[in-house]
Amino acid sequence: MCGRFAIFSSFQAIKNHYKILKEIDELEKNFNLSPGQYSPIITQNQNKLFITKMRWGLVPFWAKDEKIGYKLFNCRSETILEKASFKYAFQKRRCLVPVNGFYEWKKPEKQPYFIHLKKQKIFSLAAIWESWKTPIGNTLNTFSIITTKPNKSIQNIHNRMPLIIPQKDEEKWILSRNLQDVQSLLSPYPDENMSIIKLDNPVNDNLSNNLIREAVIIDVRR
DNA sequence: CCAGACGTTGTT
DNA sequence: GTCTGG
DNA sequence: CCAGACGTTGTT
DNA sequence: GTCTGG
Repeated sequence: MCGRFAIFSSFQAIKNHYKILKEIDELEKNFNLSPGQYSPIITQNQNKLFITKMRWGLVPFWAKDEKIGYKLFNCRSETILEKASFKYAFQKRRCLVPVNGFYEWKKPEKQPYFIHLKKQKIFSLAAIWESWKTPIGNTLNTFSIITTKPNKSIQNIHNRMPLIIPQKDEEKWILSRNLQDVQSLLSPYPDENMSIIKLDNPVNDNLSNNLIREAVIIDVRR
C-alpha cells in the first residue's frame, strides 16, 4: 500500500521535471506526508500538464461528508474500473503525485523503509483526483494513490506498493483518452532501479530526514 | 423495490 | 451517481 | 500509513 | 482495543 511519501524537492525542480510553467504557491518540504495533507499534483488542463495543490484522500463528488477521504487514500489498480468511488475518476481524472520517495512498514515490528529510484530524484506515483463542493460552496480537490502488487525488492517488506509511472509514460498517463493505453501502465515498476533504506522509528526526525536526503542525492549522482 | 454503502490492508 | 444487500 | 486520543453537557 | 486526525 502507500500510506506515506516524501516530497522535498523545490517547487522549481518539480516544475522543471514536468516542463511546467504555471505559477502557484510554493509548498513546504515534507519528509513524511500523510493522508489529509496537501501536496503538489500534476494534472491536465486543455491538454497541457499543470500543477496544483490537492489534499490526499479522495472525496467523491457525491459524498455527503468529506471524512470519507480518510478511507479512500489508496485504490487497487486491479479493481479500479469496478468501484463506484473510482471508475469515473480513473477514466477522466488521472493525475501524478511527484515524490522523492515513499514509505512502507514491515509487520509485525512496524519497521519503516524509505523507497526511491536510483537514477531519478523526482518520480511519479499514479493517482486519480476528484473535485468536491463543500457545504459552504468551496471547492475541495482531493486525490487517491493507486496501488499494485509489489515487485521483488518490496515483497519482503509488504504485499502492496504504489503504482509508479516511468518518466517516459507520464504524459500518456495524464493525457491519453485511450483506456487501453492507460490500462497498459497498470503494472508494478521494475525493481532493478529501486533503492530501499531501512529507517529508525519514528521516521520524521532530523536524522531520518538527512539520511533520506543524502541517499537520494547519492543514488542520483551514481 | 429501497436503504445504505461507496475502501484498503492484513488477520482470522 | 451507482452498486449491493435485504 | 502512524500517532494519539479514547467524553459529556451546554453554549457560541 | 479501536477510532480520529494529520
